Formats: sequence, C-alpha cells, structure tokens
Amino acid sequence: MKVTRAEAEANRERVIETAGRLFREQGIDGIGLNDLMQAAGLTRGGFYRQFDSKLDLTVQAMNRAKDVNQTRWGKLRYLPPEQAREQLIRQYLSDYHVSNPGDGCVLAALGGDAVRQPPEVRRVYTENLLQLLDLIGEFSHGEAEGERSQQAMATLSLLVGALVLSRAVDDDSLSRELRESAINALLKPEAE
Amino acid sequence: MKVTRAEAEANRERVIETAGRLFREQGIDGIGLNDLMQAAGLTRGGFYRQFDSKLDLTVQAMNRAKDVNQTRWGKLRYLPPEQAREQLIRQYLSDYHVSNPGDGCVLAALGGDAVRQPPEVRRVYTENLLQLLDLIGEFSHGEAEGERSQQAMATLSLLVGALVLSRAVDDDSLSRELRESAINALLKPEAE
DNA sequence: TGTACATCAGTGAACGCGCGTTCACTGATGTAC
DNA sequence: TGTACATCAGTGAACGCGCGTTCACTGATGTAC
Repeated sequence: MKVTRAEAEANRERVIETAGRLFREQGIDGIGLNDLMQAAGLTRGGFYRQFDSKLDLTVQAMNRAKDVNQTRWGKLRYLPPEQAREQLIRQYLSDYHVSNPGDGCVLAALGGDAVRQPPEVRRVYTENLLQLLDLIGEFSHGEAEGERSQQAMATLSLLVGALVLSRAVDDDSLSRELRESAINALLKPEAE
Repeated sequence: MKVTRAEAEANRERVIETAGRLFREQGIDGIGLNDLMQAAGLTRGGFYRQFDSKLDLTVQAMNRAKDVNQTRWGKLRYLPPEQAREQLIRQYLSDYHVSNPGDGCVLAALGGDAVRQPPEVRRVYTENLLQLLDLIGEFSHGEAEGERSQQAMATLSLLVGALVLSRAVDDDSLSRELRESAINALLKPEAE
C-alpha cells in the first residue's frame, strides 16, 4: 500500500489536475471527493493525507489551472500583438473551448460558482482575472494606459460572456452565432 | 391545517417567487427544498402537493423570473430607442443589479449552473436569452436586420460577462471598473 | 552492504448531516342534500 | 339557510443516498545501525 515518495508526489499532482478538470466541468459543489479520488485512480481515504480539506484542494486546483492557462496564452506573446490578440479571441471562442470547459478558462467555467464560494476561492478567481486582463492589455492598441486597460476589460467581459452563454444555450447554431458576433465585434470594431 | 383555495394558490405563488429568488442567489443546487419552503413560510412536506419535483419548480421559477424581467425591461419601450438602450445598459450594470442577483437577470445568475442542468432548464434559459436579445435588438441602430441581430448578441454577451465577473471578483473597485469599461464600450463605440 | 524497524501513503469502513422524496395523519374548507 | 361529510393543503417524521471528514489498519519504503 505504501508507495515511493516520487509516486506519492505524482499521485498528489494527478489529484490536483483531475480536480481542476472536474471542478470546471461539473462545478465545485457538483463533484464529490469520492468520485474525484476515483477519477484520479485512488480511494477516498487517502485524500486527507495530502490535503487539509476540499477547500484546500479547490484553491490549489484553481491556482494550477490558472498557471496552465497563463502558460498556454503566454505563448501568443511570440506573435505580433495584433495577431496575438486575434488568436486569443478566436481560440477563446472556439468550438473546442465551448465543448471542453475542463481544459479551459476558469473565469467562464466557475463564474457562477465563484460568487458563492469562500474568500480564498474568490481571491484565486480574481488573480486569474487580473492575469488574463494583463495579457489582453499587452495585445491591445489603445494609446493611453487607462484607455488600453478599459479596452482590455471590455474585451475580457465580452469573451467570458459569449463563452458562458454559448455553453448554456441548448441550440448549437445559436451558440455559434453568439460567438461569431463577439468575434466580429472585437475584430472589426468599426462595424459596430 | 387546511387553507382556502385562494390561500393555497397564494402559497403556491409565494413558493415559486421565493424559489426564483433563492435559486438566483444561491444556485439551483445550492438551496434545498426544506430551507426553500421555510423561507416561503411553509414546511417541507407540503411541497409535493403543489409541485411534481424540484425540477418542476425550477422550470416554473425560471419562467416566472423571465416574465418578471421581460415586463420590467419592456417598460423601456416607452422611451426613444437610443435612450432605452442606454437605460438598459446602465441598469443592467448598476450597483443594485450586482448586489441583488435574486431580483435580477437569470442569464447572469444561472449562467454557470445552466450547462449542468437537465434539458428543460436549458430550454427556459435559452428562451430567456432570446427574449432579451429581441428587446436589445429593438433598441439597436444597425441598418440591416442581420447586422442589428449581431450587434444585439455582442451587446448581450458583454452585459452578461461584465455582470458575472463583477459579482465574482473580491475587489469592489475592480468590480466597478469592469462595469464602467463595459458601459463605455457600449455607449461610446467610437472610443474603441 | 545487510538487517531491524519506524514511517506514512493509501485502504475501506464508519461518522453525522442535509439532500430530494414519501407517507400517514390532521382538520378547516367546500360541497351535497 | 343548516347540517353531515368528503376533500385535500399542509404537517412532521421517516426513507435511502451521497456528501465531507475521521479513523484504525496495512505493508512497502526509507532510515538507522
């Protein structure tokens, strides 16, 4: 039953990653620790050897998801800003992102949950938001600092809103139209 | 214990309204029928004399909330379209709406929940979205029909996204900035 | 390097609790005459 | 209009179930000598 230190650490990591995926897919209160541990290939009892509580795991899992996304989006920095911005928008509103909340943005997946969660969770959520805001700001073309920041906020709100609505709606073509409208508004602002 | 037909009907209405408020405040899975009935001034047992199941109540409560909001926003029709649009945007992103999800838009309050709910719930959610989309479309100033519809979708996504993020964030001034940015983007599009 | 033993990651049963739902019961309302 | 009785909205205890968490136990790992 005992396992090498390296294996134990790997198990711990797997639980964190599995939790991040399942929380985003089913909501924080929507998945139980038993099912979660089983999905990670372990049994329920071992949980408290690695984590203080479900809240502790939640915070760690959200932090992990935040870092993963930061790394992923950060790669767009190698593109010219204008292209980076377009790529971010198109990927954020892609079919893949709609169908795979477990591998996507925490802001959209847990937006509804966050309000009702303890302060620690809202903290990570807010940090995630600020991080993504900074990145979008880097890709923006406003002249003044304040204007760029405002534009980044509106862009983020539109991205998150369009993704949330796209996922919630029970009609695939409506889901697509919502995202295409957002893409057009963001990439062809003169059309607005 | 028995109550007049009129009283019974009033109780039923009160349960539906209380449910609509509590579901939006705490999430559909976040409030139990016992607490819900108590909040409506009744005991748990009587629930099934009036409703088939929690799902049945959920659908009725969401429909009710949709109608209430439709009536509320519909009053803006008495204003000239340009003013109506501005009023809708400012009220949607007001402090009151942020602090009172129980009395506000279902799309923002249950956006995260809807994805994980049964088809009946997603149906009502979608109907609510289409209704609000129509209203926004009426107030829009695009020339062609398709263009107006696209603009309405982007407007709705931005409104919902900004409200969801505003509520989730743990920093009041950030919450306000997010909404002000959205208002500016929607009312002064040339600034984008 | 080889042996003896303490550590501790993981197991699985059990805890109290709140959930959605069921049920036997109550007693004022509303109806039949 | 007055009386006898069936209806049924509401009560409160109970159901099985899954939740987060605790605990005694196991046995291979890692350490002390």
